[in-house]
Amino acid sequence: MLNITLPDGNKLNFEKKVTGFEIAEKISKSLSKSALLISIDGKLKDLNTVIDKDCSVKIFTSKDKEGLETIRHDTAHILAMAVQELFPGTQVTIGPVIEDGFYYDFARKEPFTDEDLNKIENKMREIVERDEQTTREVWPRKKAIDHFKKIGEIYKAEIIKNIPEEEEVSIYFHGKWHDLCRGPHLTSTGKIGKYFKLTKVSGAYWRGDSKNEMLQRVYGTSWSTQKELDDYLEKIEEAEKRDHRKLGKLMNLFHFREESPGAVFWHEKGWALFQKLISYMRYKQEDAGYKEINTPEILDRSLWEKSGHWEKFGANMYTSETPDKKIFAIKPMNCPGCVQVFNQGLKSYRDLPFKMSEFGKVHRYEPSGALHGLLRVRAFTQDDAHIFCTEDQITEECLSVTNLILEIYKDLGFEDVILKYSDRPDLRVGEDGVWDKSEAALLKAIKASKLEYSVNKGEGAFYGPKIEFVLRDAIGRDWQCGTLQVDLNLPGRLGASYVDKDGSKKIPVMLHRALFGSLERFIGILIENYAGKLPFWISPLQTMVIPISEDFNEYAVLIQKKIKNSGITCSVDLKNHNLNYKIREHSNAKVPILLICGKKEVDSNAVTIRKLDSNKQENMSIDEFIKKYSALNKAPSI
RNA sequence: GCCCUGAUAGUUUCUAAUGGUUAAAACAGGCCCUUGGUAAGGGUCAGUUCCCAGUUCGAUUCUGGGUCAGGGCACCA
Repeated sequence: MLNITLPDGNKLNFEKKVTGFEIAEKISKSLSKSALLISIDGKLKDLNTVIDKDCSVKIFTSKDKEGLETIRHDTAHILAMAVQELFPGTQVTIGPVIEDGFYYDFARKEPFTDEDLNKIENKMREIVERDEQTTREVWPRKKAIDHFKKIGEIYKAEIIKNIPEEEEVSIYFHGKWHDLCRGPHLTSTGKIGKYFKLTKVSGAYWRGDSKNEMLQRVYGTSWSTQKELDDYLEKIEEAEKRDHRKLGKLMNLFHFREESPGAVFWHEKGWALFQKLISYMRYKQEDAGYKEINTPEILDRSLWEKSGHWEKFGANMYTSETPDKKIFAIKPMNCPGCVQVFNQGLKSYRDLPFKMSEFGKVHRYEPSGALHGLLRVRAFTQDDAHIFCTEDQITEECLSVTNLILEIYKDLGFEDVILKYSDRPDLRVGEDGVWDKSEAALLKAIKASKLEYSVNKGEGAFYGPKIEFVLRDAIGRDWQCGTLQVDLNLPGRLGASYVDKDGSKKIPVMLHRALFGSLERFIGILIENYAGKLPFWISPLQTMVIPISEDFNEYAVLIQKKIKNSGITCSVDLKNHNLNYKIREHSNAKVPILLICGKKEVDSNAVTIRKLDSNKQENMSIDEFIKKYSALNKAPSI
């Protein structure tokens, strides 16, 4: 007699043994049709696993996360199967499930073309149609290695060698085709349904290491219904529409060019946005007790050698040679310069915490393939700051930095923020006792912030642990922005000190922090988050006056002057076009407020307001408009 | 840096075309006429086919190299 416990606590009895499928059948006919997987005492298994012991089970369908992931995993297998049917001699490697889909890496000399992708997808549909049965076998390790070597699957053999001894080596068969896999899998190829699509091909390194050979990766997506697939494809399209590179061009904010790859040419409007963010930050930082400084962009090589950058960061640094053969480096970070400012004059413990901010433009020679619009550039402006404090002050200072970061993110419309905490790396400086202290202090601050956080073991900076602030945008994408690092190394290396209560000289702790991280990147994120429709207060061009015909140009200019004087940015469109045209043009350029004026408005000394994305009109006097919108012309928290 | 794909007016071009006189269209832009609520209409003006070699009588077109861009990988703010 077999006792099977269901998630709701009910028990089913079977004679001696039973499969997951039979359990589903007993529960209901519809469940037997939609069942994909089973968990036995919490472990996911194939639905046709034979159960011969009392246990508790749960049956999963495509509505469960586990079910959908297995569909994707099976789709990846079928992809590999299709590729090997079409292109014999191609080796399979790994094919995991990823967010929204899956990929499979292949080793093959000839590249896959887009046409091949179509062929492969058709073959996959054929395999689904064939509805081949899935079976699982456990092989002795040696047999598996020998087998895969024999059939020329070198990569698979290598994977098996790396499977821990205590784990089973399981082989899954879909019909005759087979693959090494941990499972679980669906009972047949027909179960994955038809809601999948191959999306792209690209290169990828074997085992993710750039020293290894390059494989060909085929990406795909797979869902349990047509609607889910359509929604996903729509989401991709939406993301493309929001692409800041496209919108940047459309809104005339900036451009890039060959002569300086990865460096932004800011146009008038883009630069206005940039400056608005800076003046907002200045206000917030001043309020939080920071003193703004500025340090040279080019510093002698010797300083970088002292700080350790020359050795640790040299591969990313631009250097320059003067006519008399001196070597200077263009700063990739602001910290060494900032320490020089701290070092001026004698500092007392009473001066701590000493907070200096700097909008420092840094240059880093990034690998060419890393460049991506504003999100990854070679020259960028950090909203950097360095806080010199005592060890006892670390937690409190970290907490105040975290609060400041959350406040400014909130002002800019990002409320969904997660933290990533990275602790000591293998390669590090400083004593373990000090690391214990700084990690504990940083962790204490994170916990006090009550934010969700994940841990990246060993990913800290060589001088100290760090937190990274990741924000989630309007369409669910994550972006890493701010960072906070505890540094117990650089101040000593660069000779920083303060006089303590007892008269002795001590080395201060230095906290590095950036709020947006990079102004350039943050602007890219802002554009994508708002699809270009920036909130009024941060919008680079807030209002546009449009006269209905030339007769009202004079009045339009008058209005523009008044509005500009009130501190709201305002432009006037006197071009030779009709009203329709101008409304459309400026709506496309995402100007939040259009002000229309014609005879009616001139007579009543008023304007007609049209807000972006609304065709409602509102009429008010100029003074009323200025009063109302001046109040909106600042960050929510100010 | 690595793999793949690509580069033609300001933009787009699976809406061009081509080993051969003035390289095309649409939209955008300038000027003029016209002007009433998300691209009215008309007239008119404007372009070194990314760079460097090579093949050729002749290259935007073919070949090689480079640069840059796009999608990934790796790296990362």
